[in-house]
Parts: sequence; structure tokens; C-alpha cells
Amino acid sequence: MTDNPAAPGARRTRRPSERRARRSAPTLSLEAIIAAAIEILDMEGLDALTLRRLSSALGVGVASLYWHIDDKDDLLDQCAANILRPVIARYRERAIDPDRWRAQITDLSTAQYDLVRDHPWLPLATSEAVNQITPSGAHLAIIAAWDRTGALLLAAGLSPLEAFHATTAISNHLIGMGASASRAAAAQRAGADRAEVLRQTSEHMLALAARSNETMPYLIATAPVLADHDEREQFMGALNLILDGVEQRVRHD
Amino acid sequence: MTDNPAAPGARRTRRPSERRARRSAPTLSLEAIIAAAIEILDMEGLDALTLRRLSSALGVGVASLYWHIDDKDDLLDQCAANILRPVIARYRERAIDPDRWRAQITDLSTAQYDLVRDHPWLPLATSEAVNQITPSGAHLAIIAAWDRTGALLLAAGLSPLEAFHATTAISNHLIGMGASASRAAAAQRAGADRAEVLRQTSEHMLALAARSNETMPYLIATAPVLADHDEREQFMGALNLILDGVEQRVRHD
DNA sequence: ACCTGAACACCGTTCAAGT
DNA sequence: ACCTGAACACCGTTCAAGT
Repeated sequence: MTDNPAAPGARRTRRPSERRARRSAPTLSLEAIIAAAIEILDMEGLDALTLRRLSSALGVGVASLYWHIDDKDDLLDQCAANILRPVIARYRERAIDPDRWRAQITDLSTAQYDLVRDHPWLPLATSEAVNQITPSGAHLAIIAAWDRTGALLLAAGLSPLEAFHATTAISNHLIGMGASASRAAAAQRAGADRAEVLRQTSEHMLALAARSNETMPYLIATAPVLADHDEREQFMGALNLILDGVEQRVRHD
Repeated sequence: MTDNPAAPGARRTRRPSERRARRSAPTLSLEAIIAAAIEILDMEGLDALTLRRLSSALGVGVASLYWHIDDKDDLLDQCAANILRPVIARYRERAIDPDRWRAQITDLSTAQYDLVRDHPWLPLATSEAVNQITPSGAHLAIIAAWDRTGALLLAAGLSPLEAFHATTAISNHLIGMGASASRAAAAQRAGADRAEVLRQTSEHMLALAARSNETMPYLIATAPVLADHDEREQFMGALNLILDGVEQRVRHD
């Protein structure tokens, strides 16, 4: 309605005014906003990121943010993109070696896992910002990773459909690990260290199993495994299972 | 602080007052609340479920809900439990047949997938209500499914650690499918039918790929697959890949 | 070009008060 | 035992107005 004369058209100009340095404070910038937002996300989780909280951390008014970002989804999208882009890009620089498809998929996937482990808000943030159709957004980075994984599977000899199923399994695995990583991070923030959390979880599950009137043989058998497992090894273990399935189809072609 | 004399102690008494039938309206009940909440969740998604919206759909004041539920997380937990419990229980009644481990795991997993497809809010709702330690909650149902899957894997001959990795892969797969199911449902609500959404998605991805200055060979090769895929088949395809990986370890024991 | 304060239309939750 | 209205402390977003 109001014809805003200074609306940032196609995409925001980065580093709005490079010249001009007589303003007292560091002034606001898109980069500063994203950096501050990521810090809050990493330290306190997705729920803690509030535009009001962010603006007060930056020492500005809430409304000021809206000159730099479209809305909260846009902010989340850009936070995710900033984390994902450089890592994915680095892996895409490597040449595809069909003979080393398994090692190369493992490398790329674990790199993504490490990102998700260190920033457990990533999967939720990107799924909330799903409408953001920025060509520079997190979606492009995710698609780029998806493409590289699929390209390696094609190089290994899978059909497009088989590769489609395999990339589905791998990316779903990453999303699922994100869910448990974000639970783990929340527990960590609430106090207890990892060993304590694991012990409680395993105990809690056994208690649930005991209170239910059905027997839970697997729960009981796995309790020791669960009580003392490394989440990264859990990721790798399930990934290897998926890649074993892939390998079988490579052989039988 | 205020010693509420009528606080519902351990757990809510079901069907609070069976006698007494002279009140005009159907009066509120936990069952009615949950049923109405599930209807909103199914038709309009997780974000649409607001306590105010729910209370007005029931024709009562917002605060009234709090006599029946602890808080919103409790409500979500009970909604999820109501969906999950009967289905999981039904599958747990069947006896475990070690020779048919693969078919039985496939049956249970696809039953869970169908639940997630019909109620895409399930994974998010249960992960938000993670602190709910009700023995009757959604957690117990999820753990029961997890246990049955794991028990079948043990019966097939896997070690507890291998089974742990396999259940991880399968449940992460379900969570990931939930994320895309909920995106699909949102698109459906926004108007377009599935074929249209698929066409747009595939087109959109190709456009992104084209605009980026990297080549995306897999994206291009898979575009036709993506543009015309059935999500249930996608689920089954990836599941079969995982189970192929499992089968390999069964053979080599 | 960039930032502000104040307002709008929402949230979940609490609580004294009604019947 | 069950429900209410009103209030509290939040949200994201808009907008006229300042510099």
C-alpha cells in the first residue's frame, strides 16, 4: 500500500554503505544480524531466537531489523545458508571419482552430519523457511548437496530411481539425526552432561518398558548400547547400513 | 502458591463425571478436546492449532481447557498418543516370526508411514512434547514400535549394536518422510493438487540449478522421476535399501 | 538510506471468581 | 467439580515519523 521508496528490490545489497564512517555505533548490517542470530541459535536453540531478543542483543529497535530482512523466515533461511553454503561448496569442488563413490558419499554426509550436530536448529530452520525462493538461500545449498550425493550414486552405477531412493534415505537420516541432536542440545543446556543424559534416557526407557504390561526384549537388550553410545558413531553405523544396501545394487547391475 | 483444591493429581480421571446428565450442552471432556484438536491438526496443520482456536471450536473459554490438560505440549502428546497407540498395539499383538522378519518389519514400518502421511504433524508434535513423561503418552507408543522393530532384527540374527543402527535408520527415515509429508500437505492446503505441486517443485529445482553456476547432473537426471513419483513408493524404495543392508548382515553371521 | 516508538493482532498461561 | 473473564507477559509485523 504505502509505496516504500527504498524497498530493497530483487535482493538486499550486501554491506549497504561501505563509505560513511562517522556514525557513532557500528551501525546495523545484514551480516551482523545473521551473525548475532546464529549465535543465539547455537547457544540457546531455535525457540530462543526472537526478533525482540535479537534486536536487543544488537542494541537496536525491533523494527530496524525489517529494513535488512523480509521476515523471520527469511532470517532463518539466511542463517542456514550461511552455515551450509561454504561447507557444501568445498565438497563440490572435489572431482567425482566413480571408484571411490562410497568414501566420497561418506565424506560429504558426515560433513553434513557435523553441521547438524553443531547447529541442531538447521533442519527445522530450513523446513520452516521452505517458501523462501531465494536463489542464494539454504535451499540451493541443500539441493547442491543432494545433487552431489546423487551424482556419486549415478557414477557408482545406480539407476536414477535407485539413486532417488538412496538420496532419500540419506537425507532423511540427516534430518532425523538433527531431531535427536536438538533434543540432546536442549538437555545439555538444561544442565546435565552427556553421560548423565544418556544414563537418564536409558533408565527412563527401561522404566517405561517396565511399567507397561508388555515385554520389551529389544529395549532391554539395547539398554547398555544406548546408555553409552556416541551419536556420531550411531550416524555412521546407520549410514553404513544404507550404503551396504546401495553397494549390493552396484554389484548386481 | 494457591493451593488449588481440585488439581488433577497423578493423571486425569477419564470421563470425569459419568453420572450427572442434566447439564444443557455436551459439556467439555478430555476426549472431545483431543478429537477437536486432531481435526484441526489434520485439516490445517500444526501451526493452526491454537488453544484459542481450539476453545472457540469447542464453544468454550480458553481457560476451560486447562482443567483438562496440563499445557499445550501435554495436549499434543495426547493427540499423538491417540493416533499411534491403537495401530502400534495391533502390530504388537502379532507373534514374531524370525523367518519373516523382513515382511514383518516392512508391515510395521509402512503402517507407521501411513500414519505419518495422514497426520504429518505427528513427528513434530511428539518431538515438541518430548518432556512429557506420561507412561500413557506418545513416547510409549513410539518406544513400543521401536522395540518391536528391534526385536525382529534381533530375531533375524543381528547383534544389538547392528539392530540399534538399523532401527535408527528406519525411524530417521520415518521422521524425514514426515517432514516432506507436512510440506506436501501445506502445499495441498494452499490450493494446487499433487501433480501440480510436483511439477512446480521439479521445475523450481531445475530453475535453481540453472541459475546457479554449477552443473547439477543428478538433478537433471532425476527431474522426471521427481516430477511423477508416489511418496509411498519413495518411502518403500528407501526402506528396501535399508533392509537390503540389514539382510547382508543376516547372511554373513 | 537507515532507524525509531508505538501500535496491531495475535500467542500460552494464570488466577480469582463464579456455579 | 467444572467453567469463566480478565489480566499478564510475551510474540511477529506494520507504519508513520524521525534523521
